[in-house]
Amino acid sequence: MIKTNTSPPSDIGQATRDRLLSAAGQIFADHGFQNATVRDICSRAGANIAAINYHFGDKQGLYSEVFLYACSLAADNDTAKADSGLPAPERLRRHISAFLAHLLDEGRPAWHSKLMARELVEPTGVLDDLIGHSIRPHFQGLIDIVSAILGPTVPADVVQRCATSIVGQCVFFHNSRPILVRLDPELRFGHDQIEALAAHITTFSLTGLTAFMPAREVRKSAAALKRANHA
Amino acid sequence: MIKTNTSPPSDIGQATRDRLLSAAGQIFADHGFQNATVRDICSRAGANIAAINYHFGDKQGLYSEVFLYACSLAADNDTAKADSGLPAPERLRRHISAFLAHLLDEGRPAWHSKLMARELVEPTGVLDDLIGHSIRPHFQGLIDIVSAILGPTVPADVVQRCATSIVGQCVFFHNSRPILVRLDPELRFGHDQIEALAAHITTFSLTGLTAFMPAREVRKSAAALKRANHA
Amino acid sequence: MIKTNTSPPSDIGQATRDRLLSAAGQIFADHGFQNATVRDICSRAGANIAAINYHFGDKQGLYSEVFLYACSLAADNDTAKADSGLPAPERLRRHISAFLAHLLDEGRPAWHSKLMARELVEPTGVLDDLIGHSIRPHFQGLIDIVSAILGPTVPADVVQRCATSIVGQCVFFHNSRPILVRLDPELRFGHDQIEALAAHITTFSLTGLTAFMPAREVRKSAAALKRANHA
Amino acid sequence: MIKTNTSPPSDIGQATRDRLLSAAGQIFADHGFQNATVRDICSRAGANIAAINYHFGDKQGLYSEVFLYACSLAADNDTAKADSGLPAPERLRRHISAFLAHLLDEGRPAWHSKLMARELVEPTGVLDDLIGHSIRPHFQGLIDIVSAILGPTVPADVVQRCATSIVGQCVFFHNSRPILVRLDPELRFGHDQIEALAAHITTFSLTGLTAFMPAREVRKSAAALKRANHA
DNA sequence: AATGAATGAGCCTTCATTCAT
DNA sequence: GATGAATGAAGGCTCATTCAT
Repeated sequence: MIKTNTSPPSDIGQATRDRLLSAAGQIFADHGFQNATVRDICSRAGANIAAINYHFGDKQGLYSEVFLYACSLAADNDTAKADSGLPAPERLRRHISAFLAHLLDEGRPAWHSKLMARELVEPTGVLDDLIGHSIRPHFQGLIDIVSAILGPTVPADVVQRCATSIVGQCVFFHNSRPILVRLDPELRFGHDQIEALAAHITTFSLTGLTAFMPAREVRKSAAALKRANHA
Repeated sequence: MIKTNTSPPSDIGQATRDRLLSAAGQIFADHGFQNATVRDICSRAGANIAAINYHFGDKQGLYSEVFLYACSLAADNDTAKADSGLPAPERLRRHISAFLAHLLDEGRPAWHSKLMARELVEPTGVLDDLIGHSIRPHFQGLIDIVSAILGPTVPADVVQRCATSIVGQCVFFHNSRPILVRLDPELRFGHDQIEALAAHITTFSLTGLTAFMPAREVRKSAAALKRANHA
Repeated sequence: MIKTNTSPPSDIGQATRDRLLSAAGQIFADHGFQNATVRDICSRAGANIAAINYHFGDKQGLYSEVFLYACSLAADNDTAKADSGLPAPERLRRHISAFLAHLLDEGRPAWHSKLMARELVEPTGVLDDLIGHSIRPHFQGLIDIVSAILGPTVPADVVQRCATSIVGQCVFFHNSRPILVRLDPELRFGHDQIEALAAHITTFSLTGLTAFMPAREVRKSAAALKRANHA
Repeated sequence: MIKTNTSPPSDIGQATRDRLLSAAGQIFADHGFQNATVRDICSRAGANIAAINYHFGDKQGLYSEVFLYACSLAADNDTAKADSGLPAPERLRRHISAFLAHLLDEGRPAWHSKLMARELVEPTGVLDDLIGHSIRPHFQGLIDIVSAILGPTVPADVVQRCATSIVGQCVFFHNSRPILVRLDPELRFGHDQIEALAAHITTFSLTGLTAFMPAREVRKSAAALKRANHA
């Protein structure tokens, strides 16, 4: 941002801008890009109908800004991954737990992830930004962990597939939530359920990974797994 | 007149109807329900703008019919589940392979699965039909297999979570395909790649399942896993 | 009608034609010309969608036929005016009673008069036919009666105005029925109420007419009025 | 800027709004609610097709506003009913005269009454508003007058019927105008004709009312009638 | 800087009508 | 003689956008 904070009138402009971003986030997440109307967004934000065009050029400009804003929020959470000193299985457990919490935690403004899910189905062009900013580093982090677990002799494509298996288990609860809640109406994603889920996925995955390890690594992993289960 | 007397009066109406269904499938899949226009659908189907109203009542009626049509096609593939005599791990392998093929096979009209992905993000109400008709039985089939593998002493909720882990790995490639192809532009889903993927998921999962087995079952499973890997 | 009754196929055509006329009468009366749809009419008549164009050329042709059919029915009821031998006040009473019954009697297919009311507001061109066929003779009949009551010395324009006053009272209940039932929800137009109404209008009008009589006629009329009230 | 500061921001919006109301009044009156097209109305008002949606929500909203606007104009005329000090027969004369003028005066925008006539045949729901706002008070005013003329001993239902007879005479010229002008092409409703008509109806009705009076009131009325005729 | 009235393209839908059968 | 699938014009309405203020 270049402009100084000397100008009071731009402050209220900024306030309107922020309210628009927040309102747009929720409405885009709930209704999708096309279905969302600028009127709804403006009225929820308490702004004039022309405010969007004024601040963001057009509807698409607002959407891009909202999306990048969501990604920046998401990225902030991932900065707390400085647990590089821990053993790999524990790092995997934390990674899964944090990822699930990010995807499912009902306590957070839900529209971040809904927005992303929509973008997958109906790409508007900002997806590439997202991948570079957030997804690729996140996925690479998981690959590093898996690689550490499997050991250096396992080929890269096997590592990648295993990482995919792990991500898949996590993302599934997010992507297929509408189906899952219909299959099991009792299903909730509170903090405790997310933790239990993370424990399950961790156990399942650490065990699954042993199928791709050299024999020497298996023994180390079995010990780690026992420790994890006792925690 | 060339056509046979199978259904003389409705054959020509049926032809237009079918063209509309096919065109609508592609366009709904590409643009979503709201974004798709009946004009596009009709013009691609070579039909008049009013044909949709005549044959399906309205746009929503057309969509429902298209969606159920896609589901019925999907259901046909599941009829080949008469392998109840096989050992459970082999049944799991076949289940995963068939499911992946169903989700990813590029040889098939691609809009079936895109349509479903959209429905997850933006349910239009036909999702419930789909769940009852197709998803629930399919998921139950997987639960039966997993239960057979884990043995009768494992509680139902553990079985269900394990089944979820397996489904999640499969569905991920489907739901997140736009991201995956961006992460790895080389990625293709031809027949061979699907088979390799199925083998990976089967191995990963059979091994992961052992974490939840009573000790006695683990040995049986290890033997089965070896056999599977040699096949 | 020119065609003979030798052709069975035209008999069923005639049946369809009649069902169409009857269905159209009700639907045109209920919804008006524009609002009525040929689909509704055909489906109520159990006929094909193209039957109207086949039998009547187009929608307007059907309407004209329906309207004339209604008028011919209405005209039939007026044929019972062969009470020319009675004293004028009694003829007035019968005229009013018959007119009210024609307009209001709920026992009859209601659409005759509704159709006519619509034609007043939204003339489709058949109104002129109706006026010549039915209204003008009917009104002339009333003028003759009023003239007989007032005596030969009263000028024609006074006679006409008095006739108008009488017709106005009767027609009001027909034209303004939607308002009247809202003002007085108890209002019904069964046979007894119509008779009471006719008696009131007759008394009110016979008395009102005396204001326009030469003195000599007033006395005659007063006597007649007494007789009528005792009946 | 010339306009005063009475309502600067909405004045130009108000102008378009008023043009729409005026254009809609004429077109609704000429073609009915269904037949009238918003495109016609907008083009006659020199407004955009979306202006109706913007100002009135939808076509029905515009219609309601037009209708109530017409009624409010009508209601203004009724404010001149502060003649409560006059003798009842004179009040009746004024009531009839004002009512006829309201219904027939060609000097006024003609669509008020046409609109109302349409509403009777094809109620759109705003009729109830009209009845409460305008018709019921107006009719009650007439009932009060008639009751004052007939005296306190005459039962309410007789009073109501007599009032109906009077209203019916007036309304007839309004409702049946299309027929009346065809029966008598010379017919005009200028100011003088309306006055003559009012005089006729007043005389006819005051005389007719005597039929329902106790003898004592008749004499009073006869005197009043003479005075009225000499005026 | 910010407003809100006004725009016009485009949406889904309805309708009377036609034509090959 | 009668059908019903198909037509195309036109309807009301929604929407993002613009522009004078």
